[in-house]
Amino acid sequence: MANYLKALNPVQLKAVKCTLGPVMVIAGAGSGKTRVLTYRIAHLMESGVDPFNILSLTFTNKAAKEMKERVEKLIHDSDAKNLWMGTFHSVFAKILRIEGHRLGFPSNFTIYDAEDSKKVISDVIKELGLDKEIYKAKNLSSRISTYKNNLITPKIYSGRTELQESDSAARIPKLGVIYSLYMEKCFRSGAMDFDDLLVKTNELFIKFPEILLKYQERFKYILVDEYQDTNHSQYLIVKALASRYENICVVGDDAQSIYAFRGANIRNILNFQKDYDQAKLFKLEQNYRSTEHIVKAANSLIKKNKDQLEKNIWTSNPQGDKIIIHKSVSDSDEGNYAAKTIWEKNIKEHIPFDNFAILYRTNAQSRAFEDSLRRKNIPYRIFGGLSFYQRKEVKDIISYLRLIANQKDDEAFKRIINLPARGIGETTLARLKIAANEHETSLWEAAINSANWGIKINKPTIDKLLAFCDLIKSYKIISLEKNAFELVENVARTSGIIKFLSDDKTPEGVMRYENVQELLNGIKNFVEEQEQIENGNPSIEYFLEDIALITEADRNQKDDRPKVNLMTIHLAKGLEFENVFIVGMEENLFPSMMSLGSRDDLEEERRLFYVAITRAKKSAFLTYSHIRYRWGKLIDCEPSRFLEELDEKHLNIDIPNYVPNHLAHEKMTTFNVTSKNSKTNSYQQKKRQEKTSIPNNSVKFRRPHNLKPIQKNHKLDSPFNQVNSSLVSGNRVIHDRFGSGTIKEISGENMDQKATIIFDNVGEKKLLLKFAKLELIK
DNA sequence: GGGTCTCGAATTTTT
DNA sequence: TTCGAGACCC
Repeated sequence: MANYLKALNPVQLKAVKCTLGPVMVIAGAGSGKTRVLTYRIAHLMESGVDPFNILSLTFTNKAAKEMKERVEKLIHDSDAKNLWMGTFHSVFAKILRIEGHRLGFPSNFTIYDAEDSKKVISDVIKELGLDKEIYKAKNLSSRISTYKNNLITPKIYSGRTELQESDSAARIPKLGVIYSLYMEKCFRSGAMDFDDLLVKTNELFIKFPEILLKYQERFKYILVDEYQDTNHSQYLIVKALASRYENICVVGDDAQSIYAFRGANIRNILNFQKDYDQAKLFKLEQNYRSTEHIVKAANSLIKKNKDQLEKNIWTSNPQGDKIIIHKSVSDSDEGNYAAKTIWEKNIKEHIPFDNFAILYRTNAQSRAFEDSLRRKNIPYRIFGGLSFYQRKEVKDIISYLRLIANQKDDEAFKRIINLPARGIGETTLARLKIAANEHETSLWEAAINSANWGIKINKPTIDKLLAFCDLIKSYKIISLEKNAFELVENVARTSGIIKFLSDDKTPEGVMRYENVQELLNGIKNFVEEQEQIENGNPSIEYFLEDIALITEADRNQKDDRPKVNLMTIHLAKGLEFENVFIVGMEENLFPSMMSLGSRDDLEEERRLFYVAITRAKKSAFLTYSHIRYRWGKLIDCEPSRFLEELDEKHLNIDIPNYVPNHLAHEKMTTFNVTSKNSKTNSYQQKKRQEKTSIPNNSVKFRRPHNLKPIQKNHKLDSPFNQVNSSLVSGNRVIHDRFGSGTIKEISGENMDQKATIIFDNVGEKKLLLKFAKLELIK
């Protein structure tokens, strides 16, 4: 047996050595899935398979890159460079660049991101004269995406009355028309959206069997990671490619399927054995990642799901600490709890900051944690949210590059035609659009021909349009001989866009300018990287492809300082951390309000929670809050049902005291605004203690649901309707952020009561009493 | 045609 | 609270 194979356990070894025929590996969380994949590839190569014939599809580019490096290390073979490894989208985008001309797409087609798609749809809605309040671009775009993922083209749609009826019932009977116009516009712009990369690949394989055969011969061995997250469209591509040799190995875990909302079909993994009746099944059930308490708690949760493959995840790791459940008063209190716990563990136990992760359901939750961490000077890194490449100023520059690469790219054209201002406004653009539609072509063509097509645009404006086109053409010429960085530097300098940005001296403007500088540096790095590798491609086209398909998880920040990791649970998939905070464990937040309607959705939320818990190696903290600031309003929260579903044996419930429901209001009030009139009670003291120490042994056990929420829809009962504190002007108060100060004036009533305070250090501030935690100094 | 201001909606997750 | 779209004024 080859030496490297000794590092595997018996099941892993079997899965690695079974190289011929269809194989499915069900890999529980932390069971060495990546290890099996990399060793399997290494083993294939050792057995004489040409890496050229291996295709490995992963979920993120980062996973692909890491896997490649690990394979190279295992077999010390630079041939590993010939492996095809990447996400579905990146691999098939590459193939479409080569073969797409058969479908009428240029090799330099643009990849539209979600924002571009939505804008195209908005345009279509406008052109059709439909009400955008009913036809919401976002809703339509996700519906169209669902159809695409199921390979329902506009043509198929027009033959499926049940789909049309369902859309009519949803008050959007024109969806079919919108869908087909949308496709047409993308086609005219030489653009594909994310879904098209898969749809068009399918189309290519169906229409051109000889092309399919070419790639079947090329990819004799296929591996698919995270198979539970594949959608129908991806499933068909894999099936088509594998149908000749059937050397297909899929790896996944049905319990970690969390992308159904994006079209992922859990049936793909559940039905694999039906698709391939010769399929061998291997189950990796030993968890090497987490402590026993964590593994067992996670098992107790996922048991509640109905639809799943049978498996028994176990570990021989130490028992470890119980999972801590913590209740906070408010979202900012929750932030403080996390920051404080992390800080203490760092100081007392010397646990580096990057061993911590704070995982949340929605991006909007990150704010409270950012604030708390910043206040404690704890370095953190935030993943997701608005990605770098989605920022306006960055996208503007990129739009120049896109238009240089593909002049038909209408979305890029619209973005930059008047940026910086060239005196080409809405009216001109609207006329160009009409002309482009009449001639069934792109805005660029319309602009080039603006003088000839009898468009109602006056001479000076036509000159401006032509000057713009000439500018882009001149860049195009530069791009043929220079690399991406030289080009973008030239563009930034001569287009006037840098001047436009640097003229803005507001803090936001400076930030924008810096982002553009960062983009330029990024392109420089890209070019240098490409020049170092054999067959590198430093062209602008390749750079654009690289960033179009980049995912949040892929952006690696070169920063040596250990930092706390903040991200959504979705982004955390595939990662692991010593200590994990799972925050916002509340009904309507996690599980999300949108998921309560159906059993399937709720099961997906439960799997999401399962993913979250199984990220933790050593300790997990689950927190929920009594009240939360959401949609600009304070709302009362109820602990998540998922907390009750965990086996209590593995929990350490850190809830200071049980507050009878009918007293809760009063206590909230006293906690929120402390004045000399408020009585100090035991609850308050408990809360104070909680703020200064972390209870390390279990407080008397209370199930979280004992803490009933403050009743909703009783506005008058809400403590925040009665901020009748006794504060008067002249009082000295302390604010936890601004320090001490003197009240100058109290204004407004009830909810809106405000205090104007002159703080000793930061000067005058006007604060809403319902938010400001003011403490009276006697 | 261009810039500024006000108002209203948004928050479930993302290749 | 924050962002974008549309109205309004120059």
